[in-house]
Amino acid sequence: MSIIRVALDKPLNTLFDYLGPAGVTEQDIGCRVFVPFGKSRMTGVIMEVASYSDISPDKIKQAGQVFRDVPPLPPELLDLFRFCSEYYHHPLGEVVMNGLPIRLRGSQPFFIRTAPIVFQYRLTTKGRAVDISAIPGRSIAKRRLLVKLKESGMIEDGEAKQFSSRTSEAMKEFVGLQWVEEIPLAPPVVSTSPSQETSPLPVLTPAQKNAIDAIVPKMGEFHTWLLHGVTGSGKTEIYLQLISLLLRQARQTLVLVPEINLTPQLELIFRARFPGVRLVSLHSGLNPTERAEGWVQAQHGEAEIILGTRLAVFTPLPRLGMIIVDEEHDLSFKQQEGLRYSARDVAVFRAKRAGIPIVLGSATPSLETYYNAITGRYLLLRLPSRAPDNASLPTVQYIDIGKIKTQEGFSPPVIAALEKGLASNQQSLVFINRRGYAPILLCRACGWTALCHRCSSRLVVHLREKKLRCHHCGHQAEFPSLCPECGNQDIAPFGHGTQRIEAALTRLFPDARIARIDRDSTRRKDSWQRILKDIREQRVDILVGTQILAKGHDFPNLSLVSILNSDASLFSTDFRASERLFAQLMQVAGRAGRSGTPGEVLIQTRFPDHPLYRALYQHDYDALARILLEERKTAHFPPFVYQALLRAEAPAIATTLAFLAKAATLAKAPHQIKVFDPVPAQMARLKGMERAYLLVQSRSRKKLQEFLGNWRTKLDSLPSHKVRWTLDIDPLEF
DNA sequence: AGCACGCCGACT
DNA sequence: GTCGGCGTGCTC
Repeated sequence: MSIIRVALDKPLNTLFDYLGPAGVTEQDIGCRVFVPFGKSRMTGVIMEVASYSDISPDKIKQAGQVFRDVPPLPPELLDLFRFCSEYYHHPLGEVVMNGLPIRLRGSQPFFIRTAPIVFQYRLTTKGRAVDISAIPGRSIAKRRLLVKLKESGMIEDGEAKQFSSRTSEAMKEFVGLQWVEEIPLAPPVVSTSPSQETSPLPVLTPAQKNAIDAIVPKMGEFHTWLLHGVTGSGKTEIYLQLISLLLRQARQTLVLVPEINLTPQLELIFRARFPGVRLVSLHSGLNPTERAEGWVQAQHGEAEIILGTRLAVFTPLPRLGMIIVDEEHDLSFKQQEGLRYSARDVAVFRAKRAGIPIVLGSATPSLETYYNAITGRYLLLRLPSRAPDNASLPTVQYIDIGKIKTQEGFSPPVIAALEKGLASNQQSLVFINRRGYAPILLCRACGWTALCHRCSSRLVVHLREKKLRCHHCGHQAEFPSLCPECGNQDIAPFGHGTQRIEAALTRLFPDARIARIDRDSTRRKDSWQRILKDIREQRVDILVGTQILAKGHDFPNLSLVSILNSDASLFSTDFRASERLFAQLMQVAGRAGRSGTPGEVLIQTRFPDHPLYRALYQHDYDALARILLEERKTAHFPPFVYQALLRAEAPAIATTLAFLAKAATLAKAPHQIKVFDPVPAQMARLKGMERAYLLVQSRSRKKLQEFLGNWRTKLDSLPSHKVRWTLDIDPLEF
């Protein structure tokens, strides 16, 4: 009699032992299994098969059906899950189930829809024991179905459907009651022709050639490569050539991209370059079935290129030869709820275990990655100039809005540059990282501002809808006509958002074709693709938008980028704000002047001499990185220390802080560990919850991990009524 | 996380 | 007497 240990999607730090169904062997490790749990039933994954259990025999229940519809998760993937569970101090069951496509988490078996799925229905032992009188006499269809099943023991889908129009409904009910087993007949897998490359290869720049020459001899080994190259320096071409090499060796490549609508674009490039190659793209735009299909194709080794967002790092890949993380600095690689993993870091671990190279690409690497590269942990490859024709980098100019007056957010030089662009039929981009009409609704008499009652944030004015909206919780409020505080009528929007800038541009340039691009204008499906098409086909003169514009898209006819106001991030309390602002501005600036025409970047600021702006002026990431690293070193911030947060939230801040204070007393920290005092989170109130955290840091990752392990067991036993808490390892947001 | 059990207050 | 509040404990 064998015991199976099952991972279940429960916030409990343990596996659950069950009596394995007859015939369960070690071969079934990694298979999904349907088991009773408490009063309900659920699907889990068999992590171990054993001959004994420490649980008292009377407690152990019998496991249900083992799903063998898809191959079991390979041991490497189970190892990856175990690593994540340990490193992120998160229950293994949740990690495992989080890694599966939603379609495979349920109690239904799954097959690729290459052909219509044919089901067989077989009466179970339980079903055979059911007496016909258990079904009410009026349910004729059900009665007849049961009789038929008892006669033949098994019927096929088609046959059952002919039987009566109510059959499929009745059958579902029988399956639910476990009288009947639903057995899908696997359709044959369609195989495609072997892959081959056709398009002629572009000429490489010397830097591209150097990079490829460096990586290729080490393709069979684990190395973390940082490919540091400005926008347009040709990182994609390097990815393509490396992938092409792996295709010839019949190995798979996993390409991770940020969570934006960028996947289709890269997919097009890959498909154009490798026609006939089986590429699977795994992103949030897919429905559960499509996602599971792609996942299964990857697992079978049929897909050769797997292109996906952070979740794709958990795809089973039997012939994995390389991992690429594009735009590795992007925040969307870190999941900000539940299992707070960094897909980039998990990918590095995965590559290490698999003994394969991983390439991190960025124009503005995260300081963590950059530090690893300059200290030799990672191998650094630079792509200094722009490909293809060495197009010159855009010129950057600053407009000191402390000295020059602006009207409606625009300084005269920016207006002049926009005019020039219109006159010469060139496109311009106006960047303002704030959607809505105005960020503040202000009473000029008493200073009252509209606040969200569920979050510690201001309500943003959305003029078109005549609403006030909270950008953090989605709460909407009506536009007051009087100040609720003092009754004055003199309340007005203050500050600028994309809608207001769009309105101002319409007044300034009545004949210009203006497109606003932000989350509000691209919310509807396909609207972003439509706007992109308009831009490409020259039906837009001026683009106004938020950071959506900054990411990855080429606008061939864009020559001017204006950045209206980004000073706020210069003096943020968040120690990563400068790094992010620089990355963002580099990206936006990089939109200007591709393919031949030199671009122009105008930045309105009160601090033109700030080191960040000076580095941007010289396109010198390294200069700024050195300054920021120096600051981080003296202030004992990452990457010179490792951090973890104990995050807690409760309806009342006192509850939250009391919990954290209690947690702090449990932290008998060794001397290499520093435990800070509990502090309210930056967004102290969010969706009606009061949030705070406790920061723990150490210069030794190992020591920090040891400490966290001990601490967590103590935290688990702490009574935590009303308080929800989680550990956030390597936090990015505070 | 759910969900049941269980022990004290205000109601038909 | 009972309905129901949520504090505590368990889930293989």
